[in-house]
Amino acid sequence: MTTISDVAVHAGVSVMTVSRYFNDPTKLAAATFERVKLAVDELGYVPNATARSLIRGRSDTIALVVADIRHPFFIAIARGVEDVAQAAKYVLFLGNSHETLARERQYLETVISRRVDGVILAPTHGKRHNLEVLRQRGVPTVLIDRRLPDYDLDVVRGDTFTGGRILTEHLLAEGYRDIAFVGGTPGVSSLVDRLGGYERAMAAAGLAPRSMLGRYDQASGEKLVGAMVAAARRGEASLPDALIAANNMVALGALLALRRHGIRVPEDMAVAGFDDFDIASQLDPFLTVVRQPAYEIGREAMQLLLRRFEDADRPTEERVLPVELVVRRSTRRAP
Amino acid sequence: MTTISDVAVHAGVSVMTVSRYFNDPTKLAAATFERVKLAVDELGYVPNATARSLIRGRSDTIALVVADIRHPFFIAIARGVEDVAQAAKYVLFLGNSHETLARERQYLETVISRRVDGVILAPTHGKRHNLEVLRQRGVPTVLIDRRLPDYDLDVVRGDTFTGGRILTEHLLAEGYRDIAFVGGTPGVSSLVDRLGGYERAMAAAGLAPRSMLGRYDQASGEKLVGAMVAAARRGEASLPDALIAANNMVALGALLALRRHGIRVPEDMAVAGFDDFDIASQLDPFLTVVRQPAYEIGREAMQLLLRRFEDADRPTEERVLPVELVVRRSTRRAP
DNA sequence: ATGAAAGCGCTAACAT
DNA sequence: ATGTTAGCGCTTTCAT
Repeated sequence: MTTISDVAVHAGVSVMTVSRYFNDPTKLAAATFERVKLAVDELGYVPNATARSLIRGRSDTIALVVADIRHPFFIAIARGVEDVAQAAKYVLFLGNSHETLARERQYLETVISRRVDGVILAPTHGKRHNLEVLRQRGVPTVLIDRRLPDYDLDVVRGDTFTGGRILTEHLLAEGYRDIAFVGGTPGVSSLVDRLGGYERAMAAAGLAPRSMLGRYDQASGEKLVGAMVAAARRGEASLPDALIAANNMVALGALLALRRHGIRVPEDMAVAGFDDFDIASQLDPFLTVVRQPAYEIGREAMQLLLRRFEDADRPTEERVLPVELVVRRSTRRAP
Repeated sequence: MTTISDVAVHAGVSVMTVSRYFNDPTKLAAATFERVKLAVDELGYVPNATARSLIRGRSDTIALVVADIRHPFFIAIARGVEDVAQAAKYVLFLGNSHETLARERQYLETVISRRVDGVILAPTHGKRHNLEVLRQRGVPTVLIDRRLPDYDLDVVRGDTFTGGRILTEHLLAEGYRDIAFVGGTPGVSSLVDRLGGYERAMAAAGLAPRSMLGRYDQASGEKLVGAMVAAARRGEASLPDALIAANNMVALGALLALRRHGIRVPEDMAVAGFDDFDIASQLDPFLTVVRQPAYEIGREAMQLLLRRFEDADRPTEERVLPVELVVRRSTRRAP
């Protein structure tokens, strides 16, 4: 591989001159500049960023760690992060924690060893979470989608407490009374919040909440709703008249399970969820949702990280972006 | 930041002993191993992969460059690549060329300078494409989705020529005769192939093909179909009775444009596309498509790259994965 | 089983 | 405006 000294020899200058060609060309005489340029082009030289970052102590690289790469919500966030990162000349490592502490930790150690300048993380829930690793190494970190107690970090997330509340209030206003909450990973702050908003609204209406938690994915939605229907058919419990799914993947699973059991939406049961479907909702606007500005969450997270690079001591910020209720057919009784 | 010599001092050994602790622990005496382990834990030491890769000449890092990160097809590919990469202990850089040669080139140079061990690329079309940069530096490269003439590289792609043919044959069998092809970036091999399959089938049926090309995205589908309808309304051209969209984003745009103009699908016009929708098709299986195994394309691409790391001289492979026709309501005349 | 010396490719700091 | 020296944190090679 061509190195800086190959170029220096080829151009008949010192390595520092070649280094300056890339880092501060204005310091070179016009003639020298041209000679170096020629040598660089002829040899097809690309500087070794590895060597540069070893000495500079920074890599112009950041890592994005999401919980589930299949989830449209995180994909939109990734787009937001990537757009801002690319504009600021940062390259992006993308990793998937699969909502698992062990995987998350392994991934974080990998990117720390690669000396990323910062991390944007949707933290997995658990007793001993992995933030300690990042804090100990002093890696600038921005949390997305999820708060974490005990860590004074920048956070960007949607206001899903309000989301849970207004979604429930909408269902109440439509006349639903037995409203159940389904899916989501217990303990994760985004779930705690939206569940909390739901419970608050139910309490305000003098109604009892009921929830079935699990995970944040489609399979969980299918399983929980399938079990719920089976229990009702055995006469063990009543079927609710409305369902709030913890996110859109859970909503999808729930809708499929209900369809399989011949329960019509919204005629027999209303269904609502969190996060919108980008394509399905354009093709057939059916599901009522609380929409979070996912792309914006990604953008703001990266912007916050850049700002922290500039000033490590600035006070941390928690940006809670507003959500939006989008009412569609799935929660409307009358046609 | 803690370095290897900090650990060495703390443990009372040489730096080489600490290095061996990480790279070949069997060479250490049990007692020495424990002392190093203690020092590593106490100091929270994580080896600097940057320094290691400088000397080793490899980084255990690969780059995935896709044309459009909004496209579900590329997202599924990314998942496949990531799953195999993670299992093989590689970290993934993710980049977006926006179907632009300049962006692609800039991104490739960035990751080359970071000394990625390999690149998986959906190459942007253009006269002077950027593969030369990779070849000159000897970076192992696997192409996805798109062939490139003049470059003897591993390729993994779907058999979209056959896809174009069977999709057209399906429409012909349903009785459609005036079938138009819409969208897609001219010159890109995936488009050339699916358009070729369409034209072959039309010719075999003794029918004239008609196509309107543009880009591979939703906006292009909307614009082209909007213009087509406007021209028909001005009496400048007839409306086709069936439409083949170059991919699913184009199909989405086409469907929205048709809806806006009050043209019903499939009653007034049939619509079919390439690539399936993951969520929309589960919620409401409407659009007839040729489905490509996107996740598998990603997996195989990464596997091919790993194999090339092991043996740089093995002959290149072109893996053409079979596609599948999924017939749904959008191309069925009778209810 | 452990260590000392050299150097990967580059840049910061100091010459000239 | 250009060059020299030292060293970033690690591993390779060659001792012991």
